[in-house]
Amino acid sequence: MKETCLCIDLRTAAQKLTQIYDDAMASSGLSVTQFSQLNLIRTLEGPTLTELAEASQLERSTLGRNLKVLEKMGLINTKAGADARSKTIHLSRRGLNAFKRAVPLWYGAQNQLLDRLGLERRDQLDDMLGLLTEPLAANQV
Amino acid sequence: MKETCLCIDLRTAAQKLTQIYDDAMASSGLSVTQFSQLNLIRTLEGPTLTELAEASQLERSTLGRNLKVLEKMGLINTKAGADARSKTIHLSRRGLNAFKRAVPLWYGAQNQLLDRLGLERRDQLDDMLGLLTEPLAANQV
DNA sequence: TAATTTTACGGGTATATACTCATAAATTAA
DNA sequence: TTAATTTATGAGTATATACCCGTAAAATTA
Repeated sequence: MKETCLCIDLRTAAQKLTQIYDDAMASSGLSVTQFSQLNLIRTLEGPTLTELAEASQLERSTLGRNLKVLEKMGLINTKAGADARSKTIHLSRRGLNAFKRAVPLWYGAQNQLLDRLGLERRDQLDDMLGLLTEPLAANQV
Repeated sequence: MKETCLCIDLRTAAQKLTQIYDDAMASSGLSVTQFSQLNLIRTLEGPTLTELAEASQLERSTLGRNLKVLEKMGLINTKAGADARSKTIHLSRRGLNAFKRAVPLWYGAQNQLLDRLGLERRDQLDDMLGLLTEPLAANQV
């Protein structure tokens, strides 16, 4: 019986997978993290920081720091939002170009991995990740 | 057809799972990361930093930083190794106690999740993580 | 309207992670 | 034996992440 920690196993796999995607996408100048963030910004069409944080399931403060990097790279910019408190986030022209450059590289990695898994297992993986990430019952320890 | 990034999906799940374990283990004072590192140090019986880094599949420099935190917490200590360059890493009494306190909490979380999955899916998950983390074929993009 | 609460963001601090470079020690080669 | 290489660690720098707190603006309530 396997006794390794599900959490650590999953985390280690995620890190390796990140490396695989990053390698595949290196020539675009974007990491898979940045690629995904740019993609979300693009599809949400000018989200606020809070909206983007919810969509990416990250803490607001985390996302804020990530975005600073993208802003420093000139890939995104921000505009005043409807609210004086909020601001909206947008791809710059340069960000959009970088994103477009990266798309085929991302597909290359993603499709190769999907081929390995096959459709059935891809669905199973999804189910399992769903099962694993539901909160624990409190008094069942 | 699902178009989400396998890498991001896996990473997000790993983060949520980390939170779940950390919550379950909170009363022990250890995070699941620390728990696993203490466990490795214990089972490897005084590894060097490099040995421990290999076993945990982390960068040496990363592990070195992680260990500093554990050392500051008084959970581990280091001794001069066989080599004047290297040092070996050991659980302190306090570290062992913390580890023992955490064991049932870890099992509580782990077993609850294993129950959800069942044995068959647990094996499938393992297979899939293996498939996903093998390097990509270079010219297949 | 004035006071309170909620919302949006940013900064401080901290862990986890990796890459690169520096240094010192050990090993190998000349 | 001296020089070159490899090995072990650590420090600098950087991204990714989260928690907590502060501040300002908006919304709600009294």
